[in-house]
Amino acid sequence: MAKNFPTREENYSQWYNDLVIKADLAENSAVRGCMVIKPYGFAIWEKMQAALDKMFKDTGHQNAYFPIFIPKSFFNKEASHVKGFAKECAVVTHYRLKISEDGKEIVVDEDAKLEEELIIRPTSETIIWDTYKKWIQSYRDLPILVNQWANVVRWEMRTRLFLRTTEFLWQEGHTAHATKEEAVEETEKILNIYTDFAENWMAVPVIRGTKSPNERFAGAIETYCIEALMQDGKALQSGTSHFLGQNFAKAFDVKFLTKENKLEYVWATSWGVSTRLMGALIMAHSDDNGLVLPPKLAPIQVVIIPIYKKKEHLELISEKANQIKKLLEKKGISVKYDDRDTHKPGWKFSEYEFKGVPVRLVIGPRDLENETIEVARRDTLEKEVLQITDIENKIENLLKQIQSNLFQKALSFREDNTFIIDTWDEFKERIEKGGFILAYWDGTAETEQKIKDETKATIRTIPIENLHEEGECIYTGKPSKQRVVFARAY
RNA sequence: CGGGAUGUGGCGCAGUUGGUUAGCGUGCUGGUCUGGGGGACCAGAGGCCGUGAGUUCGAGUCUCACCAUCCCGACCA
Repeated sequence: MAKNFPTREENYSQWYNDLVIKADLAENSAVRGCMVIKPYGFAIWEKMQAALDKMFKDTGHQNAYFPIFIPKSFFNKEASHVKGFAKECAVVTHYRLKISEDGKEIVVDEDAKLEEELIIRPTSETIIWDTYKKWIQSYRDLPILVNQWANVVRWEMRTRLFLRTTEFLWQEGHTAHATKEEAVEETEKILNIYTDFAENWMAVPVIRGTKSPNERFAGAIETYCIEALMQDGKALQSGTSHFLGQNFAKAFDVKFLTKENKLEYVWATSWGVSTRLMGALIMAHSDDNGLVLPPKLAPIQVVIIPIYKKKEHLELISEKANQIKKLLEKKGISVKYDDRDTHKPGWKFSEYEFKGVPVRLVIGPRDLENETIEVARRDTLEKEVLQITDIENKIENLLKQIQSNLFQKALSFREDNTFIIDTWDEFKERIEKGGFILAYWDGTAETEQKIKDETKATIRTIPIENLHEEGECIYTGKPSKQRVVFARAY
């Protein structure tokens, strides 16, 4: 275990913060609320990007790029959209600096005031729909299936590394369709991609559903989401896919001629996942010994560490290690052979364990004699000595096992922490201990707000699957069509 | 923006009722012995004590102001 590293039990939020910093994923920057993503952390993000990007492209989407600045007036055009974002926008008002009169400082040149202020994008619907207006005239121009990888800025009051930062990285898809059905289908298709990614790449089980009106995206008709449960019993919204109806088409006057030569507004969707996924990944699997990464997203999947006393030993071991490295790499496994003489083996063990490398291989003089190798897995911390024959297949299988074990572990954690609750007293008691609560809700915003005020719990999602039997609202006793998922959230 | 706290070598901290040359852990540099779970010893380098005023013979220490950061709330992917 790392020195002075808190356990989850002692202080979960400090455990998380320390983990991010000590595992070299990211650190706070000189700019309040903004983080520096360090190479190791960014490597994980790049693997996420690569996997998602392929999924988007495989379903017909293309990448494009729109400006970081949005004219202020664009935000006026969609009423609920501006309401949702106005309070957290960074605004550019000037375009030039100058030397102050006493020559000591650099100050804003008041003469360089912008005619119209520019907003640093908190999301890009407005600039994109202003652009789509030019792209769309006919049903033949539809659909438009565009995604952009970008940074956005939301001036949040309180920030936490990856979970909520002032600037964050994300992808935002913005699609335009001729019919409502097609747009809804797109929204759901993306939700399925997000689910697939969360569960099969991140090994994080998620609940798919829609948001209550209170939690809906500003400007959306319907917001679909995936919700994950973290180890401290809090929920984390991990991705959203919005059906925007014709709201933005109307706001930006985007119409097209149908086959029947009728002028109609375009139907829209938007969807995104952000670097917040890093937070979900970290919190879902890691333990008191540090980070635990699912093999599919680990920048280093296998580390090989030599143990030797003399230089001659190292040469022999290196030869063997490099052979194994090549065999594994042929299987597409990323391997690091750490033969640095500047750190001791024990130090390296701790280091890679803390950084969540799924598999560690150790070769020493003993192994050379016996044709063996020590294999340690990060998820269970188990070690065993294996015959070196066929090592590449053994490791390949082990990585698959680790991937599915992590998912299973997270899934049973979620199951153990999901509760069907039917009385208000039980609800209040349970919410203190965390977890997902499945309870009936009368469907009104007032009730949701009251529950939030009294317990800090929100409706995380109205699940798509199951739970469609009727009952009585946990708070008001009024009729309810189905159970929804309550939790305290990040 | 409300409540609480903290600013001292890179990082984490100590520094008594004000008193001489500001310490400790870790990290860093060099060396010797080491090496199957964060090694031992030796020798080094590294400080405008957050900023600015004040009190005093004397301020890391007391007073005031400012700045910054962190934690807890309200806001949020």
